[in-house]
Amino acid sequence: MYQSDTLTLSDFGFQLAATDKLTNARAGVLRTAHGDIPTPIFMPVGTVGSVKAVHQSELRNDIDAKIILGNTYHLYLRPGTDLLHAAGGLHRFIGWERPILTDSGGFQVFSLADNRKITEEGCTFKSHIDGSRHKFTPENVIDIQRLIGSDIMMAFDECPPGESPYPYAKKSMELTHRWMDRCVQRFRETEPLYGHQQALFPIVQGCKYPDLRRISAEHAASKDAVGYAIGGLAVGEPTEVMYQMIEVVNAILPADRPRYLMGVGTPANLLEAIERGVDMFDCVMPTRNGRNGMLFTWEGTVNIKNKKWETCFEPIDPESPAEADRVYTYAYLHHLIKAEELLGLQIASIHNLTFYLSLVRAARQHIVDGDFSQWKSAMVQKLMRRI
RNA sequence: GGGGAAGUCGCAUAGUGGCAAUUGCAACAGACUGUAAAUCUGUCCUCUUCGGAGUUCAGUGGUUCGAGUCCACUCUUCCCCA
Repeated sequence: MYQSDTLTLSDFGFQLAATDKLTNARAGVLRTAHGDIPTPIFMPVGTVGSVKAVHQSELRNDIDAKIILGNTYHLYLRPGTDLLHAAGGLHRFIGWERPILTDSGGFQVFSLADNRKITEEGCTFKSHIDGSRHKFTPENVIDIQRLIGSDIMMAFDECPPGESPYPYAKKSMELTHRWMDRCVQRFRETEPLYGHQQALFPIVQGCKYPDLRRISAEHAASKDAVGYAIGGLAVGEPTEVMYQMIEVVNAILPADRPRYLMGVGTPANLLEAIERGVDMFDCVMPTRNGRNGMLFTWEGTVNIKNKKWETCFEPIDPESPAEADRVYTYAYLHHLIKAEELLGLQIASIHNLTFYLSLVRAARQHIVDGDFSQWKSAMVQKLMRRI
């Protein structure tokens, strides 16, 4: 099923369909056992087995998500690996037959920093649910992801804060590399449980320091993986620094493998990163901000709670592939969100995810058509506006 | 007709001599990037150069250095008995 000296797998493949002439943008297709993923792609986040407020049917039909995320830490705590195993894996448990990527819990090392302790062995978390202690190691994080059955598993990493001083950033990166090695080792020692291959993506760290990023990208690239992730960005450092780090890392990561920028970002972030050769993205922003009343549109961002939308009887997006966008108006969504009606959370989430998927689809088309650069420049200006 | 209770910044509340005045809701803004988030933050009497300044607690008058708080009367609302 796999060779001993590589992480590449027969069920997986990445084909570049087009490369932009003026920039590093690429259009490709990532093949997995659960279906092909056109890139650039945005992956909706479904932490605990649900993209919050969105039905699987809407993800499939309206949003047309090609792959979604789950989270190792959260799924391990609830519903737990025994149940997921009994259910036949996460795909069957949640009724989603397209690809799934699971984050390893590395981000929780960052976001739950007050409730965890890092050692060489791994990271011990105090559960945010019941206070119980759980140790995550590179080995059991692979084991858990085997039980989840995700198509793409992520290596266990430490995601340090964006403004970490150099000595800590270096120490943290080196730990992440040792953990990466152990993840690869465990990956090779274990088999998938549900009849489909699972890829393992290493994660590049190194904070805002170019020399560390280079070292980390080289360490990751040496693993000959199906794909690579860039982690530890959009965690407090300036946006321009994030773009610089993407450039540094992508100059080293192999061009014939997909590159996944973890946790990013705003629509403008996506286009800037695509221009720099990133292929995959995930972010809670479309769903979380949607639930909090923020809409992303082709003309800029909207705070639907603002009084100015009270009497705007225009459809949210008459051209959208999502029925909710064509049928419901700004005024109605304003009312629903103000009234705390659950339908409002659904419409806002569907809208934002549909927009994100439409945005990356448009980016891909412009790469294929050969006019990505000029399209991107005009779009970024519009996307950063507030309306 | 008799007896009782109460009127505080949109609504509801706290406040029993040092108060521009508690809290909740509403309203109006802002934040959110590998989800402990249907969450969090700010403003919310008027003006302001953000240091302050000026007017407030149904009304009028009074006691007091000082009154939302105490006294008198007026107005209004609610409850009970006829």
